[in-house]
Amino acid sequence: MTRGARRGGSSGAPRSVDVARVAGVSQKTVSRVFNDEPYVSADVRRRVLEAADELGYRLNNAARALASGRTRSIGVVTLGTALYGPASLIMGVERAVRDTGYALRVVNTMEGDPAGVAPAVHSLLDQGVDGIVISEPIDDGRDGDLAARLDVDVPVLVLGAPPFSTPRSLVAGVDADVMARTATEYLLDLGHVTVHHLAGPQRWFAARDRAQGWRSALVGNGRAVPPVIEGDWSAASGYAAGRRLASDAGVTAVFTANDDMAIGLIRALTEAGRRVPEDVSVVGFDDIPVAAYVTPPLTTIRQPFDVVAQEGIKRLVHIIENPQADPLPASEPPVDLILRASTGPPPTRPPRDRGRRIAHRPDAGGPAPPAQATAPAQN
Amino acid sequence: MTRGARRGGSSGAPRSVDVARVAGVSQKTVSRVFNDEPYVSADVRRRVLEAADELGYRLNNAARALASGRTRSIGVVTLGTALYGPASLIMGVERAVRDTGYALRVVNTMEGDPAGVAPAVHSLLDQGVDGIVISEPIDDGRDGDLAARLDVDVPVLVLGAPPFSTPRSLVAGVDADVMARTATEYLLDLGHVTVHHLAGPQRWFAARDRAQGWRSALVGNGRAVPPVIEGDWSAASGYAAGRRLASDAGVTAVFTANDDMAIGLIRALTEAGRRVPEDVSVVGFDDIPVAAYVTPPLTTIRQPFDVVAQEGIKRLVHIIENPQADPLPASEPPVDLILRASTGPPPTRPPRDRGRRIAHRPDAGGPAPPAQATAPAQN
DNA sequence: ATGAAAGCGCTAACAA
DNA sequence: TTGTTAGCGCTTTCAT
Repeated sequence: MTRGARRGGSSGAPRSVDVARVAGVSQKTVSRVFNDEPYVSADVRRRVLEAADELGYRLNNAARALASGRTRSIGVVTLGTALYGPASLIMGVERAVRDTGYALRVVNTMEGDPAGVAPAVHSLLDQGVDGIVISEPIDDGRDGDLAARLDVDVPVLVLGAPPFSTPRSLVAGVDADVMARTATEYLLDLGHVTVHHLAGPQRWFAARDRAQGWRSALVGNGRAVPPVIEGDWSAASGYAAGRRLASDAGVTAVFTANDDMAIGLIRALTEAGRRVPEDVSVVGFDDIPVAAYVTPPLTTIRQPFDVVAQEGIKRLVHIIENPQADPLPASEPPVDLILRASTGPPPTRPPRDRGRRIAHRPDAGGPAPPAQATAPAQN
Repeated sequence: MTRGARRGGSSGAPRSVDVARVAGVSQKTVSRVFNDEPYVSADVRRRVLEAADELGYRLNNAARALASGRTRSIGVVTLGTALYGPASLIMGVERAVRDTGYALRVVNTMEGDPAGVAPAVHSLLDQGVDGIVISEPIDDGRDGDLAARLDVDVPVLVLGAPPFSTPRSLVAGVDADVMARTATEYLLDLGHVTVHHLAGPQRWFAARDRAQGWRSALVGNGRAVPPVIEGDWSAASGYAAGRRLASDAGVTAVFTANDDMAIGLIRALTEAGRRVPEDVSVVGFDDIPVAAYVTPPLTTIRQPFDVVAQEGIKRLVHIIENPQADPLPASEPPVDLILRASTGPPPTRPPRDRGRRIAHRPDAGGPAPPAQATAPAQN
């Protein structure tokens, strides 16, 4: 057809002036149409759209960004691991960002990079993002507030980390304290005298928070606080911890900071002749896809990654687009304790019911496929 | 210090002219320094860098992209699932892309979107990427070659998919055929008369290819080809399949298209009274982190996601930067069969050694933590 | 409701 | 080895 419409000098792709010419309007009007600006008559809009379609026009984002100073993109800093939790969070972020119409740029901090997130953040800033998401930051061991050191001039959303003090920065995520307390108190309610904790690497804020929640649950209930065992999230480290714990007859309940470690732990306990849950109860964390199918099916804590991501992104975009307005309030996403078969009363004394709301279902999650009794967390 | 150096009109950020002024050179020289172009004296370079540092200058990528027509960024289309395989591949891609100095933009195809990857690819094109990675595409059921329909004008790398015919498009990944044959023939070598297959959803090319490899291994060895059972990658679907298979006494060996399904399958078999591996052998796929710690530890196929990603990206970047040159050759990444305890000879007849190179180690992977005997695939 | 002109900050030729 | 001059394709003002 009218394809020949004088394509620009070099690159050959049609530009908005080309569309304008075909549609018989000014270039600015084309711009208006593509930005959904007001004051464009229906007729003109239609003609512009037709012309654009005919030419195969697509807006040049580099030019748009240069002229407007905004990129309509959000950068996310990840850890670059395929661990279920972080990976799920990232997937949630992708989806949420897409829904907002922003583009997503991703960088990962080199694993174990002593420099921490700073270089990653700066590389995003160089790319010109309108906002930044930091997913599951780990402590880089430096002094001073992370935010302060970063010196960012765009809003920042931190997922799964402790408060972060900067104007225009947000934190989203489920309160780790609540989750860890839910797990710990559930075990206490089953009658266990105390609960051991197999923690994640303490450089991770998420791991630290879970340990803290466990600790305060014990303290709050007047129980002894056993020493924390630190793993590295891997099943192998859970296995190693299990070998150590197996020899301690005082261990009847373990709250584990993720499911992979719980599975390794259970294997070690089982091999050592300590049955789960008859001798030792184990609560995991994450509810990984296979958790219901391992032996025994794993009682675990599940957090709604998608909700967390979606809510966080919504608040971030709100700040980006309404810098002056008050930030949107954060909601408290639901936490689920998924009851399955890796937990039960302690071997010696019978469970004493302290009248709490989470009942143990001895047969829960046994064989049936999704078998997931759900108890909402107390908030 | 000299901070006051007249910041540009509106946005406040220093521009290259500001740096030029402070350094006492022309703006173009600043550009040269930041692009590592030749013909800049060491002294000038130093002065420019100092000035830039002093002003806190950072190159504006939108302007650069607009002027150069290149964005130095690569877009990746993902499935948006946290499945271990796809997630691992993405992490590998992130790392590989970072190493090349390119930025990464991510979009995911809406899960189960009938429109397939096309809209995702176009959204990347709109953002102006220099190359595209499509990770684990699934068949959208349309006629014609995917690449042809997409009508892309940048190089495309497809990870884990079938050949793809477009000039400037590449495929990377381990030959699924080799992997599936390795698993299947290993089971035949143990003495099993035939091998059943629990496949992934057949819309996925990866699932299809694995099924095909299994099939041709059976045919090539003159064995009966049992009907394929199709799962959806989930442990739940593996469990469902296991219930069906358990009642069939002819089933002594199952090759499963991923570990999650294998774990579900094993649970169902065990519950039905069929022991693994004594009655039924199971080989998984992926070697997920907990595979060595479930009961029994899972014999499985592992592919080197990081190598695949790295190699693919290297080839993609090569095409981007040397459009005329011949594409880099693809190498064949190593495939490992990880021998653990979910496989053994069939219950009735003794294993007959057909003189192949993979020996069964009855005690492999039992208790010890990483216990992973590795047998390289035949290539 | 529409248009004209003026940049956004950089790279790309081409000089010098 | 360095500088000059034009744009890249869009969004902004400000007119109309």
